[in-house]
Amino acid sequence: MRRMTARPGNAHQARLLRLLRDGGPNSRAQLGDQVDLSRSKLAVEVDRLLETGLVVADGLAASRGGRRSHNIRLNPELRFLGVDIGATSVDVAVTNAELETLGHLNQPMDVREGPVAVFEQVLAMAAKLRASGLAEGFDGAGIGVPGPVRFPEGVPVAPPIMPGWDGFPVREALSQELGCPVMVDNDVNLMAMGEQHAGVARTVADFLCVKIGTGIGCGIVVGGEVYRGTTGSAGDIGHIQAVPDGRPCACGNRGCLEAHFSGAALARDATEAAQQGLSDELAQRLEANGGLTAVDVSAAAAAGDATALDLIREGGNHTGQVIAGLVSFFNPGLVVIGGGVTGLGHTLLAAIRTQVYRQSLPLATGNLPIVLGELGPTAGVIGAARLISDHLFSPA
Amino acid sequence: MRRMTARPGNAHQARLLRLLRDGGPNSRAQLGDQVDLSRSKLAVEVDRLLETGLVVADGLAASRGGRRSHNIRLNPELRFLGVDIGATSVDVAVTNAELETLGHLNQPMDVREGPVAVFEQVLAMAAKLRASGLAEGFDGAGIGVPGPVRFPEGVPVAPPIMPGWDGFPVREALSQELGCPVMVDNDVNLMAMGEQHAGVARTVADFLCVKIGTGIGCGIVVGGEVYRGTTGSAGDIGHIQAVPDGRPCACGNRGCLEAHFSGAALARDATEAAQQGLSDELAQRLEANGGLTAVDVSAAAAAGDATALDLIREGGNHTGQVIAGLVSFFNPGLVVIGGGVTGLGHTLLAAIRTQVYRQSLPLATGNLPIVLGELGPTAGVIGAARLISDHLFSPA
DNA sequence: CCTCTTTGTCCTGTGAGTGGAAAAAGTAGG
DNA sequence: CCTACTTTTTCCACTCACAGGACAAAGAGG
Repeated sequence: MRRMTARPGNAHQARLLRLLRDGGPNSRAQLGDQVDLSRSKLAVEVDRLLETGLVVADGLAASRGGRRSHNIRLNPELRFLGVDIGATSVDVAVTNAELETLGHLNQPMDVREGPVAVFEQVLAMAAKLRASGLAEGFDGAGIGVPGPVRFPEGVPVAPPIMPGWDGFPVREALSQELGCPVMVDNDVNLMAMGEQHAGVARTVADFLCVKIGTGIGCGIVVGGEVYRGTTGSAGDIGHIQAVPDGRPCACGNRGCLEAHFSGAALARDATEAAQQGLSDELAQRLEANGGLTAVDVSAAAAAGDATALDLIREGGNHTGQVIAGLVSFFNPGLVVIGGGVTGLGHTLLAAIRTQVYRQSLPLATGNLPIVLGELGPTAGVIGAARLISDHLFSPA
Repeated sequence: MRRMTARPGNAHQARLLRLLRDGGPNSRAQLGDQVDLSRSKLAVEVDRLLETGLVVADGLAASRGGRRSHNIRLNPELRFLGVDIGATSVDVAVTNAELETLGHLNQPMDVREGPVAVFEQVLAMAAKLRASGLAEGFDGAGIGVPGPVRFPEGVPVAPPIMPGWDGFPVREALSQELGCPVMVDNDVNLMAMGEQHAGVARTVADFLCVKIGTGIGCGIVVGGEVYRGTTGSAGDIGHIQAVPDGRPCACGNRGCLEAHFSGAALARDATEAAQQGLSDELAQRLEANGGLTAVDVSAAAAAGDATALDLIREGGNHTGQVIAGLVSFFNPGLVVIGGGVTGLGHTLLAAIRTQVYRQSLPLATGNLPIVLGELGPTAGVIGAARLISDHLFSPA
């Protein structure tokens, strides 16, 4: 099938497309209530959008006491691909133009295998989704990688945990393979966009989204827009010093947050504790699986294991301390905690909250919710779809 | 004299006013090169601006090989008042519409005397400037206060070091007294705007401006715009923990940056050192003046006093540590250091740089200048004038 | 069947804006 | 002084976006 390649011809059309994306099917009258355009102008722009095929008529709506309205909706055949490459796994999802997830695959995989191997995997997963009848092709794709990205070019730069990816033309390459427009961003930023689009951050203009996975990163949203920094490394909070003269970190410094708390650090600490015989629960799991991960700690904590709970609490304290500093600095309206370790749940959240509320000034914390992400593992792929749709639904 | 009250009637006019403000007198042709409007449209808008009196004709420019152009400039009789209220002194300056400082007064004063006393002082200083023939009246005023501000209303909120100012309608009151529009902001934000307009940050979109005075604050500029946070307290970095279980701070916590380094902390440390006989230089000054301030430490350091240098270095280390965290998080294109303690100069700067370059990742620090502010004590008042001119030079 | 309400289309007037032509005001060289 | 060429500015006709009223279409309710 031929894919849509049209783009909105002006800002009004872009505005309408986004309204339809975020609000679903709408009548001309309803759209008119939201955009401050005359009915005639609106009709013209809607007609042009209908011509491009980006939107289609969608039957009659129920009457509200007068003539029934003709609904308009985004073309239901449009498909976006959302890809979220983590350090240890890949998520791929298909959405429609309203960014509803139609299918979602997840596979373990090590980014360190390099871009070629990973892309092969991603393309195979995309093909599988296509084969299952969810899509005949893609109109756009968003992709998140676990490291800094030079955003305009869509190229990873100096990614610490992704050897072999530095300078690899992700955007260009994937665009070639898929035959559609592609945008690339940091995975944390995509998580933030996901929570903003469909999660807890829907109504907040300025917020932080802290993702604790294999590493730790932070998405920054300013005035509804993701802030990426001068070189694309904004939000890289994993190497902020949390403990003076603390543990050595892979980056060469000591006491980095990531060295003290992250999926990797937690697994290591738990293994150590198990070997020292501090926790039967963890020791059993270590024996059973031959190794421990954050998931084991989570399970042990859920079973009431004191050592596991302590590890989580201590990590939460360190994380909370760093976040407290960021809250003082940034004064966000919301802090979202997400990533692989959200399984640690409320123990972690409580520790973080305690630190932040104690350390930051009342004016900044007075009305500051600190919550877990709502979307879990789908935040990234939804954010990816949102990224590419924002790009496509803007004037050409 | 009747003051101008006109405002630009559309975005084009606002654009032109800002170009004339930032670039000085310009011909229609030169303006045309910068704004992407047709000659005719441009002529129309310029004519309208001439009608309002905001801009005036300014004679003929030199020929560039053809017909000489008629220069246009902002009305040279326009006057802005810039007020910078610090913890221990007040700066008041008069500028023209191009934000050139025409006169500048500085007086010691304690903000804790409350808004009424301070305003009396400010108005007296403004009157003095007016009496000296620099202005017949003011077309707008910007004012900076050393604490968080609810920006849209121009009202200080919960300012820690300004008892009696909480909720005082600064904007409203000053607007009444001066009979012109007024905008209020945090003094640190104004410093950032000052350095952005006329100082080191002219070409940078995203930067941080750290002001070390009686307290410590940080102006945040994102995409050329000051970021103020959800409740107006963004940049309040004085109470970020710099030393775990460090010194008690007035805020109730321990180890806050401000407790370890700021004008106040430095004065206290120096006094202590002098009393303990660690430094003859400082002891002499203590005896001579009956007390020590940051200025004394600065002078002692300049004279080579080891104790003073140590104090500065240690303070710089703490500050640098906090800034390193902010750099990792925010990934700015520039860090400006300013405020009262810039007299400490390169000793301080070196200590800060060392910490930041050591602790933050190369991608964030690779091309990151960390420099002293260029404008010194005038940054605040210039920023204040810039604030109100930005407001007045935007569509009504 | 009639009236009222809501939705959608048509049409015309207005004002913004573009771009070409011409006028105005120079310079440079013979 | 005259001519050729530049640059700046004004003038004018034409296009296009857009608003807003009139009107048609379609339904609800009595």
